[in-house]
Amino acid sequence: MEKYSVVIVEDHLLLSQAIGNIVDSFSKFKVLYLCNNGKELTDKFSSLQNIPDIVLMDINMPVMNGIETTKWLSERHPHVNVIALSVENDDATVLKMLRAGAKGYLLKDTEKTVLESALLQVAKNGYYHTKNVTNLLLKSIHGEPQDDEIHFNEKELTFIKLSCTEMTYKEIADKMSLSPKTVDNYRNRVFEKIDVKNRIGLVMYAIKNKIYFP
Amino acid sequence: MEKYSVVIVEDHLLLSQAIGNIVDSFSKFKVLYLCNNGKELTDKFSSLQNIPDIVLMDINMPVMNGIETTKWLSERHPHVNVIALSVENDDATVLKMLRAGAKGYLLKDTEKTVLESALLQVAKNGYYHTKNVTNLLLKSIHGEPQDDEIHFNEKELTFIKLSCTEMTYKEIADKMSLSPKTVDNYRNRVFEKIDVKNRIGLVMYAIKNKIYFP
DNA sequence: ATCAAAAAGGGGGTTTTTCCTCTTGTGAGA
DNA sequence: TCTCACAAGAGGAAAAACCCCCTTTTTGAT
Repeated sequence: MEKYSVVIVEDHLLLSQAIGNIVDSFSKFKVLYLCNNGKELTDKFSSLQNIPDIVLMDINMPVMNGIETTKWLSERHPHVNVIALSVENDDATVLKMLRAGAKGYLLKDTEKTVLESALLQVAKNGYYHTKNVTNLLLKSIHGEPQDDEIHFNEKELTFIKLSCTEMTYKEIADKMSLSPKTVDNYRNRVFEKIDVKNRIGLVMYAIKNKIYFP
Repeated sequence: MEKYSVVIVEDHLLLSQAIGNIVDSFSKFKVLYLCNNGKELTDKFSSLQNIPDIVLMDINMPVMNGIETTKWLSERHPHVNVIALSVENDDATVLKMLRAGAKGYLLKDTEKTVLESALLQVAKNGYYHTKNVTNLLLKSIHGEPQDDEIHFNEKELTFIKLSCTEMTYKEIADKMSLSPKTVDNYRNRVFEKIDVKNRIGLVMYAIKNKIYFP
């Protein structure tokens, strides 16, 4: 009986090793390798031997986070099933992850037996969802106007990140090689997009939405 | 040969199980039980059979965090060795934990072999410190004016928290029933204390030091 | 090639923030 | 009682942030 191969993407080595141990202890699964972040995973995927059946994906990672990585996977390798493994339990994050193509969503606060059954279900049926997630999906389908889907381009993101530092806008303009007036425009545009009154509001938004990491 | 008993205090069940697995795989250690938070640990300790040789302690936990719990342990059970196990790597947190009585400080981003040698050293010598931590200790002892131990009174804390919102200082003054000019003084005093240039710096400080929760 | 939209830059204004220095009131300790 | 420290408050000015509305340049799609 062939075992399903699993890859773990998680930036804390001890945790990925620990979770790897658990996965290896399951009779139907074996760990193929561990990755520190999404970038490492996409690099690995260039070789066909490195393509697993299932990816256990953390969401908060430096370099390339779980949502981006999941998107990349569902475009390039749709047959690889992604299970999100995270501490975040807010609806917005879960929805983002599911839209990105995750086939399951587990909290780090679950029993290992639950992890095993989730892996089994995903391997067999292609999905695993807890009651909570199912309810969330239903809610998000009919009614409940979608408030997310605000999107920023690269420069806006850079601007937002720099706004979270002690730099003045003039310094930010300098760093971005733009005129201060242009940065003024970025500010106005972004403020309006996310509906905040001042830079403090922007900073809070950036942190809550994981654009900037304090 | 008797094994050393280890207790893991960590609020994410899957992680505590996973780390527990690893610890159980070490020849000289066995897991006694797992706790979700500090409160559970102190409850358990009312029975003598439940007192382990070593506690692996997460820092960020609800209910009773790692620092408080470590303080409690070093007062009531000084013979129990605490090893902090955390994602935080800022000097202030490390120092707080060491002052609370931790005998070692591990990042979750370490090899499991490092965990084993840390456990061994703590069991034998009563302490384990990485180069980084040792340097930090040295630095904190002589010279290097301690930037921690900054302390705020209630009003300052209120001011700081309100500064993390979109309110203007005038509005903050209103809410605190103070004159705007007095709030001005608070700002100047706090800015100087924590050595920041503007309100953004204050906000970041408040978040990093867990004064304000985004 | 053309037209529209998006990005970049700017003028000129008000408000808020930041930084100095200074005065007043108050309460604890010598 | 007399300081002395400290919280509260103020004046004034410069810098930064914020806001509207406008022009030019780039870019993208038809």
